[in-house]
Amino acid sequence: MSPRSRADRSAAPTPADDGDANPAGATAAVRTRRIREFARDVLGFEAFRPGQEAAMQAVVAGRDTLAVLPSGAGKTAVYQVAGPLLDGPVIVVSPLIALQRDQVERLTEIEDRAGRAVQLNSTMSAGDQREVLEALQDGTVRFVFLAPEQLAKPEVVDAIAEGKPALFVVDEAHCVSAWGHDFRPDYLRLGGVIEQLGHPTVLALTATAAPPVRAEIVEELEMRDPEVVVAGFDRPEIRLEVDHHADARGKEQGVLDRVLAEIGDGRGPGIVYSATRRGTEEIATVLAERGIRARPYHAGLNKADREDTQRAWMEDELDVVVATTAFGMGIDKPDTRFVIHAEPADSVDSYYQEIGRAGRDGEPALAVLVYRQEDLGLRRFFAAGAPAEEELQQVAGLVAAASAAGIDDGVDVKDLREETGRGATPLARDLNLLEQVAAVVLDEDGAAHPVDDGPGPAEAAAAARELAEHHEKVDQSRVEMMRGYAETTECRRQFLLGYFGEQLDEPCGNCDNCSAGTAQDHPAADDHDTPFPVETPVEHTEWGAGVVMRVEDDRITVLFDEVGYKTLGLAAVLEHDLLRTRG
DNA sequence: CGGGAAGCCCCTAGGGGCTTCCCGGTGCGCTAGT
Repeated sequence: MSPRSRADRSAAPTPADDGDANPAGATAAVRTRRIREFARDVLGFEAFRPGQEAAMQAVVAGRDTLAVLPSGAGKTAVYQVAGPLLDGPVIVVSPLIALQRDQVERLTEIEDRAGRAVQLNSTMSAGDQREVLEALQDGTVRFVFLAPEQLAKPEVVDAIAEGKPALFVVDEAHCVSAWGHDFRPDYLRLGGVIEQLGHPTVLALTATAAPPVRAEIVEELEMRDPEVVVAGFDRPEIRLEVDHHADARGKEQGVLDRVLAEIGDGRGPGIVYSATRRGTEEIATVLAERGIRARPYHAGLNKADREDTQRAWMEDELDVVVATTAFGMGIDKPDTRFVIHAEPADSVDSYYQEIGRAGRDGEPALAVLVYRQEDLGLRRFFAAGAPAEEELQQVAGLVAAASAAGIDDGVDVKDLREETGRGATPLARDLNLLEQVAAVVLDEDGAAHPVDDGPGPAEAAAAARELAEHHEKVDQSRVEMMRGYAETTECRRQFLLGYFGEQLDEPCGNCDNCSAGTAQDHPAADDHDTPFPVETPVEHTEWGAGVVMRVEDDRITVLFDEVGYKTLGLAAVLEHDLLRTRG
């Protein structure tokens, strides 16, 4: 430990003190030199990975930046390098407390050069939390890691504003889109927080984001003229396969056979993803009976068990973790050799995120989807979350009634639970929808008030329902794209990369469809031959504006603003003149 | 949407087959009670 006392740990050492005090005003050449020096001297970088330096350049120049970079060390380096080169503290919004802890530990190792890093969350004592806020205000801290929920507290936002942050980082930024609408609504309020802070430079980081997710991140965070850096999407070392099964038993056996084959041949460790907690327990039990070192992992297990499983996984004590989606974010085990899905993910976005945890060391890895069409049912159920109009009207009515009765404190979720008998999560979602249609406003304590001159309960409920239906349509269309991946006979990698807006000219040669020869039966549609090439903005007679995402021999897939992904037969489109090119 | 458990009837006594009902994922922060 350093003998220095906290008081002398003055503010974050600022390499920029060597002359040009304003990094954003420095020339590009000066910025490049500083970035390279810092990356080499402090982080020991010999070279940058694709996209890293471009993202650092943009941030240091003061541009809002969305960086879609592969997982691992790549993303965090962007703010580790750019942050200390800026004149002010760096706020990092991170979805999990465990993730915040890891990143603070990493930064603490280079504290002398990067500045002091702290976290702020509810596991800390009130005194420690207060100390962090004071440190922010007096400028003795360089990095603060917190969850978006912390930013719902005005005293936290005020303290941060007083510290004059130079950079506002949203790590795992796809959470804005994936979680903001229902599960963790504070993700949707970050745009407002950024404005309250005077709009410091915004850096959004994620490993996986299809074009519509990117657009949503930019919009929700209210990013201004953002630099979008996308790099390293293809993971050619991961072999892609899908096993088809007609009945549930056969599928269960198929999962076991796959795991036993991989582990038996020494190709481990690996992750098995299941859609339900029960599924993870059952598969782990059967695997353990076969002598595999397997453990389940899901959010219903107690904290100590989860932490121990994660530790055992990292320390090579396990062959397999059988997990729900709870497992993965922030868990970086580069020698993970396979990811096997016992059920399809809720979207191609999630699927790619999950299989991307294999083969990060660059060695060959395997991603198998063990697929039954019926298993999409659960995903459709989760996607079908739009609340009924009557439910929304009831909630809006209760908020309005409390205000009319002169209750100035507003109505909080607890009151609503008592009155409606519904759960906290759906109620939070209802309030969030009503807030988005400007019917309800939430105060600093999370209590709801009607908006002055806002719509009445009936009108608000109708508008909120419409908004929810829009999300639902888009989510359902994402499930359909997952089905498309499972059922395609084309090159799977071409499908995946196309989904993320990147074209792979030739079949990859490392997926089951390439091996079976079916991928070669679909010659890539030549752009010159098709009336609607990829990325063409189009207008549909019924579904409105969209963009062509994917072109096959006889059909095209379009992403529509209002209804999400739709696959259209080209013959019908041409015959009935359904699509027109926009602009 | 689909699966599994519970409950029902059936015809004739213990198990098969049907319907009905319920449940399913992700984490923050906070509070109450050990």
